This record gives sequence, structure tokens and C-alpha cells, in this order.
Amino acid sequence: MPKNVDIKRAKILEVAKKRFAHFGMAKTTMAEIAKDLSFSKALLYYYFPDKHSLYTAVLEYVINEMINKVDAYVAKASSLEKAILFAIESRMELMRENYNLFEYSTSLFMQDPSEMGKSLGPFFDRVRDQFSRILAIGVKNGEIVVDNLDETAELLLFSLMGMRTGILSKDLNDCLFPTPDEFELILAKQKKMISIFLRGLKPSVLSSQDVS
Amino acid sequence: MPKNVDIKRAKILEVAKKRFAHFGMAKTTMAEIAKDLSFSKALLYYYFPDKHSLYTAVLEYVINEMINKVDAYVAKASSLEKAILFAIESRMELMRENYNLFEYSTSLFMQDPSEMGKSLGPFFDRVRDQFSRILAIGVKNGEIVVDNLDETAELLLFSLMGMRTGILSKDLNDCLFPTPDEFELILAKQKKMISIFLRGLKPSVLSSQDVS
DNA sequence: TTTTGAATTTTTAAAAGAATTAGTCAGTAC
DNA sequence: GTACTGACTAATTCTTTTAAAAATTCAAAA
Repeated sequence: MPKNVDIKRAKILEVAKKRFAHFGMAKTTMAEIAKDLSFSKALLYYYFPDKHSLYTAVLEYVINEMINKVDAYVAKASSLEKAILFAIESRMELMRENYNLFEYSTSLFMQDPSEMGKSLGPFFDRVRDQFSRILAIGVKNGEIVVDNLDETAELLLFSLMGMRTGILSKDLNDCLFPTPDEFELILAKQKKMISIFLRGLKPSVLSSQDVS
Repeated sequence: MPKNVDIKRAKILEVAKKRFAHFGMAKTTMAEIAKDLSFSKALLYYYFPDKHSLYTAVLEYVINEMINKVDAYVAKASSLEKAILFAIESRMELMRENYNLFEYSTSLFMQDPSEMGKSLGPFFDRVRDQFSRILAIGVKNGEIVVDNLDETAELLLFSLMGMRTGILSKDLNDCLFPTPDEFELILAKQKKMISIFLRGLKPSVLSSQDVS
């Protein structure tokens, strides 16, 4: 039984999400969110200590949705590669649908990465943990061999991120955030990347020969 | 026989490089460079159309040095992995030694990636081509199998870049550019990345079975 | 052709003020 | 006491202005 408080919080999150996703963090005021809800501005501060907290709460909410969706799929996925592909496609879809929501967090990261580390870092960790879990399945299956799951998941995630920034620097885009068209391009690169990466984790058929 | 003009240009590049590498593009004025050379400021504009051209000329100069050094090593390298490791270590060393030189180009990229694509893109291409050449050696040796060399080189380079941005977002660094300490960390990740990546390019011992 | 001093145009930097918006608080209603 | 508000304060952003610094040009000298 969700308490009344939680229902209100959820309502606020829902409205804030729409605003943030559509206009971005900077172009959304607390007053606007309050008006959408027919609340007083002060009430928002009753439920959330400040704007930034509201923003990260929305982010968490949205990311949780995705993680759960992916987890559900992964639970009954046939192969490791299928599972990972589903994960990155879901991630892309999420970013496409909530364009300006993430645009803020990336530009925030550009200005001051330390801020990112503190407030946005946990989200990164959650996604990495999910990748870690997915890789674990592959290890169970015997599809791949991994000595350090978390580290390898991070490696994979970092290189996927690299596809994004890499594309953006080549394609003549004057924004830090990909345009809808570029999403496909990035996704294509990421798929190729994953294919090579997973192949690199396959158990060697030969006995350990040149493990330098 | 280098012409007199070329000698002067080289002198200017040498001095400008020192200034840029030490103080960065923003904190270096044309007047300072001129004074270092005991030239008039106007003479600089006789040899280089504008400051930005001078900057990219310095960048080209420095990157050429590195590419040549790496090429020389690669020519007599024993293994593919050795060659690539030498390449990324040289790259790191270059960035360490010319810290502020590159700091500008990365911050430039942050503000306006399209600018990057136009003026800094060619440098990226040169490095990618070098990686492409190195991979080609591995293909000749039979160490790896690659269908599209350039594309694969780009993939590798992008994921190496990902290690950098990835580290920077986790480590609580308030700058877009790694601190000397972080270089080592990035390099370590890149090495692991390369190890997996190359393994993923190894020819399959089994006949093509699950090439999805 | 190479070089310069001085003039000109652009950028940058700081200051000040207005306007917008984040955040607070004393107090009301239930 | 919990949920809520209107009115208040404080911080932030957005101009506008101005001055300084730096980039770039140019006529003319060597």
C-alpha cells in the first residue's frame, strides 16, 4: 500500500519528467512544474529539498524503468549477445525519448566532471552493475571467460561511450548530444564493438599459449 | 635543401610549441611569441595567416613527430600487440609532455565539436590511419582477421578514447583533461581494452559456427 | 621579398543593474 | 502534527556598458 506521500511524489516526478524531457533542466522552472500540478511552488520543496534533487530523482526513476525492463528481458534471453544488444538498444531508446533530460547531464559533465562523479555517478554504477550481471550469465553458460566481472563491464561500458563521443567529433554536429539521426550511427558502431569485445572474451580453444 | 622561408617557419613553430605546451593556447599571445623570437608581431602574420593556423600547424608538427616515431618502431616490431602498446604509450607521452597544447583542443571540442571535425579531424584521421597500418601488419602475420581495416581501426580508437572520458567522469577531476596521475590509470585501462579487442580479432580456430 | 611601427578591429573582462528564478518561512487549514 | 500556501529573501542568470587586451591589417621601409 503506497502511502499518500509516495503518490504525491510520483505525481510530481511524472510531471517533472515531462518538462525535463521536453525542455531540459535549464529551461524548466519550479514554478512551471508547480503550475502544471496546480500546486504551490513551496509544496514542491516540501517533497524535494531542491531542484537538483528533483532532477536526479527523475533521472533515477527513468533509469530504473529501463534497468527493470532490461532485467526482465535478460532473465529469459537465449544468448549473451542478444541480451547485451537489447541492453544497448534500450539505452538508446531511453535517450531518444528523453532527449533533453540527458542533454543536461552530459553538458553538466562537460562543465564540471566532478559534479558528475558525485550526483550522476551512482547511475553509471547501476548500469555497469547490470552489464556485470549480464556478463555473469555468459560466464555461467560458458560462453565467455572473465576474471573480473565489474572491471570488464566497466571496460565495455567505457568503450561504448567512446563510440558516442567518437561519432560526435567526426560528424559535424555542433552539439554535445547526438541528433536523432546520429543515434543509429552510434548504435551501429556499438554493435560492431560488442561483437569484437565478446569474441575477445570467448574461452580460448587452444590451451593457454600466449597469455602475456 | 630547405628554403629560408621554411627555416623561419620552423623557428616560429618551435617557439610557439613551447608557449602553447606550457601555457596553453588561450594564455599565449602572438606578441609573446614574437618577443621570444625578437620578431615583430606582424612578421608572424607574414608566415601564418592567423593564430588558429599557427596552433594547428604546431599540432601537426607535434603529431607528425609522434607518428614518425611510432612508424619507425612498428617497422621492426616483433608482435602486433607490442606495436599497438608502443603506439598508445607514445600517444600518452605526447599528451603528458604537451599538456596544455592538447588541453585547448579538447576544450575546443567540448564547446563546439563541429569546429573539431573541421580543423582537428585530419589529425584524428592520421592517427587512425596509423592504427589501420598497424592492424594490417597483424593481418599479414595471420595474427588477426579483419574485414574492414579502417573501420576496425576507428572502432579501436573510439574505445580507447572512451577509456579516457570514462575515467575522467568517475575520478573526481574537475577538469576535462586528465591530471598526470590519471594518465597511468587511463593507460592501464587501455591496455586491458586492447588485449580483449585484439583477442576478439584473432582468427577462429573452429570453423565458422556462430558467426551471427 | 621580408620586415616593421602604428592603426584598426575583435575579443575578452569586469562592473553594475535589472529580471528571473531558486529557495525559505511564518502561518493557515485540517 | 501533517499537508499546504502566499509572501518574502537570496541566489543566479541576463543584459548593458565600458575598458583593456589581444588579434589582425596595412602603408611603407629595408
